[in-house]
Formats: sequence, C-alpha cells, structure tokens
Amino acid sequence: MNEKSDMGAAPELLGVQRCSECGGARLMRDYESAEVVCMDCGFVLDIRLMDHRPEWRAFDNEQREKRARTGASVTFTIHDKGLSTMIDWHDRDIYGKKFPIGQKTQIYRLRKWQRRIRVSNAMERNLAFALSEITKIANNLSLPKSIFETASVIYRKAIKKKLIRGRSIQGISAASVYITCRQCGLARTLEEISKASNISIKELGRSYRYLVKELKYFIPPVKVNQYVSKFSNQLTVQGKVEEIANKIIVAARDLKLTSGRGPKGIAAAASYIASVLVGERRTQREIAEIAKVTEVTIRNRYKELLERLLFIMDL
DNA sequence: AAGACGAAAGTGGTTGA
DNA sequence: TCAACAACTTTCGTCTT
Repeated sequence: MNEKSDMGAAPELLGVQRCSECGGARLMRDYESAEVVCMDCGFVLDIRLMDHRPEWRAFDNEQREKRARTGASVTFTIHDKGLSTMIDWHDRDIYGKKFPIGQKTQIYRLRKWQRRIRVSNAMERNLAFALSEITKIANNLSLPKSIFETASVIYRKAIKKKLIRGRSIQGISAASVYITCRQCGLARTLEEISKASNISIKELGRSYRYLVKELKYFIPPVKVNQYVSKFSNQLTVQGKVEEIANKIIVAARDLKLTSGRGPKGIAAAASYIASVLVGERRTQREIAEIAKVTEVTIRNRYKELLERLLFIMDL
C-alpha cells in the first residue's frame, strides 16, 4: 500500500490538500514516479508531476548562493531575450566624451555588423518563440515528443519559405502541431488545438489550410478508427472494446453507413455499442462528452448501426 | 433517480444555380 | 450571392431500468 513512499528520493509531505478518496491529509509528492500519492490509502491523485527543485544539493547558504545559476529575468518579447549588447548610435564613450576620428570609423564598422547579426537573429527569435509555443501546445495536449519534433520541422520549413511574414507566429505554430497530428494519425480536432493554444478555430483553420497549400502537404482525412482508439483510451476500457468497435466500423463502411456522416458520431456510436457488448458499459453521455458530439447523435448513429448491422456480424 | 429515447425546432456549412 | 439541403445540436417531455 505504501510502497510509493519507500522508493528512491524522499517524498515530500503536502500540507493543504486532502485525499479525494479517503479524505486523509497525508499526501506525498513523489518526484521519482512523478505522482501525488495518498499515504493512507495509496490513491494516486495526480500524475505527470513536474519537478521544480534544483538538480543540485547545497548544505549551507554559501553553497546555495554559489550553485544557483539563475539571475536577471529574460524576456521573449525581445528577439535575443534582452541579453545581447547594444552599440549606441551616439559617437560618445561611457563618459560622454566624443570618440577620436580613428575610433569613430571602427565603431561605425562594429555597428554595421551588429545590425547584420541582429537581422539574422530576427529569424532565430521567431523560431525560438514558435518552438516555445509548440512545446506549450504539445504539453497541454500531452502529445508524444515525436509530435513536437515533427511540428518543429514543419515550422522551420515555413520560415524557410517565408510563409510567416504577416501572420501570427502562434497561429502558424498551432497549425504545425495540427498538421503533425493529422499526419501521424492522431485524431486531434481543430477545437482541441484551438483550446490548447488560445487561437480561434477560424484562424487556426486558415493557417492550417495556408500551410498545407504552400508546403504542398497531402493530409488524409481522419479515419473513423483513429477516433475509436482515442475514445477507447479516454474511456479507459479494455482493448476488447476497441477491437469490437473497429469491427463494427469496418462492417459499417461496407454497408455504406459511414459516408456523409460525421466520423466522430460513428466512432462514438461504435464505441458505445462495443462497450455494451463487452459488458463494460459506458453511458451515452460519458461517450458524448469525450467525443464532443451530443447524445442524440450517438443515438441516431447507433440506431442505424444496430438496424442494419448486428445480425450480419459474428462478434 | 439516472439513463435512454425521440420529436421538434434551431444552427452552421456545403452545393448548385 | 442566395436558397435548398443534410448533418448535427439543443431542448424538453416521456419511458425504462
């Protein structure tokens, strides 16, 4: 029961929260397994905990000061995060005295190069901001790391082709993530990405279409079974449910019951039927909620499916 | 009482003139 | 540009478990 507490680095006791399962006050933050665990009943309250502690240890104040590496804050609103030097355009030194002629031409040359470097940095800055944006979205949706990598590649391509100018970095970043999801067969909706990125569905859709057109991508439409596996995961049902739901969908496709219908509705209905058949029943409302369709739609699809399908199939 | 069902009216997107 | 249309949603009353 308390095995979590015995592992690795000492877990840290939380003061305020209480266990939602047994009401116990002894909650532990366990960084080894990245969980918040109740010490009384073993219930895991939170997963994917982020470790905010420093990775070094210090035994006294002096060591702490020596080892801390953080200093003044950086800002993403300035391209180089506000950390680079600037050469003033006044031809004066720090005491306010004018430069001698020879130094003046030297300063002029330095200034020229500084400007050139800054121009190339504009792209870097754009990229840096976009990458942090992509990371944010991918984390919000708990997408795998590979998605982040691919989305970054897409974004870099967009920069290279100068597609960003005049458009918002955030919009293009979100669109890159969406394209990646679609390419990798992850059924994420525009709505989900829009929520995770604070970009309106309209703008996201526009950026997405723009990128697809300009980068000449071919994006296959979302398959119904991609939704099924997503729903099955979110419903936390056994694999059998997903398997049967997929069978239902294959049969439905053969009977031309899928064309012209929203894939989400079909997937939701198939998942519903499968969950009932397997005996791990989920309510229509539960499924409707995660599928982002209404119960009525599930009912309509499910009625059609049952009428035409069940007696044909050997389940 | 919760969940399922279904009718009816409303909404947003696509299609074709 | 506009009307027609199908799919889907919202709402709400009723039935079933």
